[in-house]
Amino acid sequence: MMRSVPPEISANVMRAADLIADQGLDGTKSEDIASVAGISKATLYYYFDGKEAVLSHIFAVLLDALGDAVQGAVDGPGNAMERLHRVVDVHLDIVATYPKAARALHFDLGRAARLPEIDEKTRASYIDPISSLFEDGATDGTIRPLRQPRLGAMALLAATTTAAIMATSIDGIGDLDGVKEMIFELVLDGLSTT
Amino acid sequence: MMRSVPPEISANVMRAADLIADQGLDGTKSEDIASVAGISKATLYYYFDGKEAVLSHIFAVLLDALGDAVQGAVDGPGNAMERLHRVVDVHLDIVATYPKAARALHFDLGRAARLPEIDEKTRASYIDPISSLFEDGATDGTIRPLRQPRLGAMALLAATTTAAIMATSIDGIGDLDGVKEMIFELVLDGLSTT
Amino acid sequence: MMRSVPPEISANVMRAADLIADQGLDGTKSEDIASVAGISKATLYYYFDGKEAVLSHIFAVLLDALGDAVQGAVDGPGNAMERLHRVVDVHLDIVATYPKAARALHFDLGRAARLPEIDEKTRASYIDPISSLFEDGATDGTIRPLRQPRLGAMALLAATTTAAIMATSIDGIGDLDGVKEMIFELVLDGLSTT
Amino acid sequence: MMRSVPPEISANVMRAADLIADQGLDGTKSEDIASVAGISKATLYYYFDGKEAVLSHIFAVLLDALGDAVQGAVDGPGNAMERLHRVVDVHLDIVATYPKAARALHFDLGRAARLPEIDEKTRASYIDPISSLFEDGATDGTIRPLRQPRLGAMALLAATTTAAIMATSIDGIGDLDGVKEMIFELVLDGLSTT
DNA sequence: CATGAATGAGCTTTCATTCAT
DNA sequence: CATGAATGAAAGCTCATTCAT
Repeated sequence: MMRSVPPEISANVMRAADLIADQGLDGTKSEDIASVAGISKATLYYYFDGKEAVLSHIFAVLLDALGDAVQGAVDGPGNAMERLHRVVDVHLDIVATYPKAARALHFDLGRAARLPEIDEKTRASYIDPISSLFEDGATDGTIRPLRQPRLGAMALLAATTTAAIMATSIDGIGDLDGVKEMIFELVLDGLSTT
Repeated sequence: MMRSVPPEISANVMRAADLIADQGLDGTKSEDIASVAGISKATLYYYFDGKEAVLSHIFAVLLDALGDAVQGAVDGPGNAMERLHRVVDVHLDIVATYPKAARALHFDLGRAARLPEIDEKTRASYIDPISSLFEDGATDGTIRPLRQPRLGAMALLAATTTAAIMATSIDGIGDLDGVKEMIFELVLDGLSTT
Repeated sequence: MMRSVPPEISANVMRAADLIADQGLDGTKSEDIASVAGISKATLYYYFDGKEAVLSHIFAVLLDALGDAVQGAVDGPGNAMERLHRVVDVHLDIVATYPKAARALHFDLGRAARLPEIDEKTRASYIDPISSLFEDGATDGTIRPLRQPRLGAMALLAATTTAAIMATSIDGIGDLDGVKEMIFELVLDGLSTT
Repeated sequence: MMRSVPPEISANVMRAADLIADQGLDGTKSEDIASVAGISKATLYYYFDGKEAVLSHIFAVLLDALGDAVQGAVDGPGNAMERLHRVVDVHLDIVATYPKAARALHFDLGRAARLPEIDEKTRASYIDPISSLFEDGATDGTIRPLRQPRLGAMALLAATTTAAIMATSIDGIGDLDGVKEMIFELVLDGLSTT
């Protein structure tokens, strides 16, 4: 059974995210994960049920932060479109705060989908609230009604995350303002000039 | 050294895509890949340099088809926005034609990024031509100028692929028309009502 | 990286020498080596970098013992010829002490030559000191001067080892006295200047 | 069943000896053997029963030549010691004629011992006639009587071969005259009763 | 005669994982 | 709590070998 993870261990273990993002979980030995976390392999197993549980923990930390941020944005004042803007805003902030974990997740969506806890958290932290927000926007007239709001939420998640990840890995961290504008242009404002 | 793959073997090997998409490449035994391809494990290794080379081949087939389709759409008549619509159109067609390979790629972006040939093909088949198309649109005035067209191309690729994959796995194939409308609404037409 | 081998494991592993001498290293499964050593295959790999490292270790133990013995004989009292006699003496003792390892080495000289550590130890433990001894003998007049003392040392090593190995495998251990006489007759008396 | 090997194939296959001497038979792929022989892998199997049969053939050619040469030397005129000198002479000639095969044999004595045909040929071509020659020498008084003439023959074989091989690999071919003198000094003069 | 294509049969090696201390 | 030592369980990969052509 997995013990509750001490904050220090949890923080140390987040450092493994980059390793995993670069080599894949299967390409990363549990010894290497333990090593970057500054603990022994056996200690890793003392706190986690296995390699995959470590990754699940990393993803959970990320998605919990994302969920909190999105919730705050969605619950804030303003019409739906204004709140959607704020969602993209905080989403990018989260990627900037947890760049390694975000990369790890982005680059191994299949694994994430296979982890029930993560699958659920993705839904709860982003897909569900954004779907609702889309519907709110259809109601208050600030967002064009989408026939498939959940699919829209997924596409928005993908577009934003992809742009954020690629921007940080290509141009270096810090240029997320450019990404924000790009997402606004591409998605929110619409590309159409008409 | 990798031998040239006979067409029949190539086609058979594509059937392994689903297996790999579901379990990950590392979770899939080379024996299972050989099995669904109807050949022996040793024969698999006779034609491919390893498990990963099989996946690379699957991705390459997909991306070659995508590249051809995108090229056709981009080279066709019409203004940039009209051609961009057609790009999304053929993109979805390709996902519908190679649903398994598309899922495998979508769910293991990290692996794809680590395969030089695939990384290159992604660029050449989609990122490069769509970036150019964005710039063409800025010139002919049919697409809002993007400050980072390459990032925009990546985001569009991600949004479209994600939506298509999710649509086909959730609702079953056939509903890609709905995805098309969604992408048009979400991205191309813009969500903004102003 | 190879861990330092515990004495007990080291001793147990020496028992694999016969197996390897009879079947060749490639004809011997690592599982069999582990088995005669009384450890699991994985434990074998925990301490050794591979099958060949086990053989290298076996050879190293033998050559270290030979080196010590030869050193003792060479450093002892007496003129060069007397000390050469003692060298052959202790050499045969070593073969009698490690008959399996000696056979394994004798029957796979190619492998031994390909193992850098072993190649070096052969030189250091026998070729070098005996070459020097030959030269000492030329100086003190008790050994006929050899134009190529190193080659002579190699030939003496080969003759002695071959005779010892063949004697023990044909006639059974215990008849090394006969070998000693034979080597004295065949080689040493020939070298004698008296 | 092994077909009779055409002279050309036989000659070509001798070229594999060096490969095998350097890497060991197990370290040499049958494809590599076929390659240096200028034939296809399947053709190799058309003429030989397997990799080991190729090596057996190489050794057989060498030992047949050695046997003929030794026979000629032993059957020639002169007393036993004179004929023994000639044996060493022709022995070195054979090593000079088949340096690769000689190295391959020298470096894989275990394999040679495991090949019944080769074991037998070693006896017949060298051990037996030289043992007899030692006894002839004891009779005609030109060679010091050996208590174990067979062991002596083996030791002489080992000493001569080792010196010849090492001389050719270290100093380059051509210096076998030096080896000859060395062997004469080291061994034969010692045996001489004069 | 000669060989390209295909594979059966293993074996080495690797780790994730466990547990006594 | 923490870990060094040990291993069970796999699986990727290799190659000698076969055979239809």
